[in-house]
Amino acid sequence: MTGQRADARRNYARILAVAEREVAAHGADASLERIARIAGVGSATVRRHFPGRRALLEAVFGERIAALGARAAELAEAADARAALLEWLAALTSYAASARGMADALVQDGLTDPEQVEDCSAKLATAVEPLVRRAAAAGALAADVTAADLLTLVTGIALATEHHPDPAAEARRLLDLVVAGVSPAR
Amino acid sequence: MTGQRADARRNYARILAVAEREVAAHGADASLERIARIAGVGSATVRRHFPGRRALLEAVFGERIAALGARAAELAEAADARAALLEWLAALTSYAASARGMADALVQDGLTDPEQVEDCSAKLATAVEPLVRRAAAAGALAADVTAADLLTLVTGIALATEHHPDPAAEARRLLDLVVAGVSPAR
DNA sequence: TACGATACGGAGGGCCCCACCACTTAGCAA
DNA sequence: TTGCTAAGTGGTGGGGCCCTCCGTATCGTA
Repeated sequence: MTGQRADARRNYARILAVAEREVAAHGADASLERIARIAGVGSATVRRHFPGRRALLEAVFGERIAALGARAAELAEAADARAALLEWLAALTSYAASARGMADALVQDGLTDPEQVEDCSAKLATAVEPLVRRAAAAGALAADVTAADLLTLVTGIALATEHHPDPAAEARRLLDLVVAGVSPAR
Repeated sequence: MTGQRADARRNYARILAVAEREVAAHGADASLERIARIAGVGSATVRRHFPGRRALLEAVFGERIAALGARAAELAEAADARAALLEWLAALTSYAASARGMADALVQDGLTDPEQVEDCSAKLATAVEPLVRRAAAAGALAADVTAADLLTLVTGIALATEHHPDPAAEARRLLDLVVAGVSPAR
């Protein structure tokens, strides 16, 4: 990062700022060309800084992912392990459902090789992992439920509710269903 | 349908056959142009028969959706209301997870106006509706769970598992989780 | 057989992604 | 301050896709 030239850093920042707006407006398949146009740079410059759409999405959502990671770290010390996990899941759901394109970003990088540490879903998985373990240890979670399972479920909910009139509300509703279990027998 | 010219019907059938293969191979965003090329017709002909990608997907998945509807009708008379519903959900999940593009087709037509009877998800919703009602009446389902909720969940699962190594297995696993509820307390 | 309606498909415009390449400029060293 | 050089830039062209228009071929019928 520091090794970059000043203009490169400036362009990076500008492109990223525009990309955030565009992705918010048009979802994961925002036009890279359009982003370049708005940012006032050539399209080649965009793809130099972000080779491929994935890279751009990861950059766009990077901060928020980091914030979710921090939240997880906080919650790892909460008294109630189950409540902590559920709160984090709710936070993730809320964000994934409202931030257009994030769910796509998550689902797309499922393929990437495990080396890819920049991977969004890998970061999130690492973040929840402790919460999941603690909840499982406390007997508040079925033993065979993994962090990846939970992320996949939340991602799926976000994807499926994306076209609803009020995605966030609907996603929240479904998350509650999933958590409570469909069956009323408890 | 009968009012169509013979060549029109022939082309329709050819296009649909090619479309099935292409969608299976490339998912919901298969190239319409490519389909036209393979079918040996002009691209305009494809969009004459199927105005928009949605229409084509609905045609592609129409038969299968009908089959699921029939299965629902059978299960509506099963002895165990809860088991019947779960079995149908499993069937839907299995198909949605293995048939590339179907989940997209379902999620996309959430927007369409209620008039649109050709709507895939509407058809499925109508099909499960009785199963859901019966299960709810038997106390085997939380009262506020709707047919649409269940469809959305299954769709989400299918979407989120699409890029996994074994989508069908993973989807099935997640469906079980959802059904059982994440929490072990029962 | 001849005619009218119906269906066809090619051409062209717009947008997009991607790769290449000649030019500019920032930053360093003399 | 002045040059030098590598890093960075953006324009351009190729390929694809989606979509619309419109002249033409074909079907079904009188």
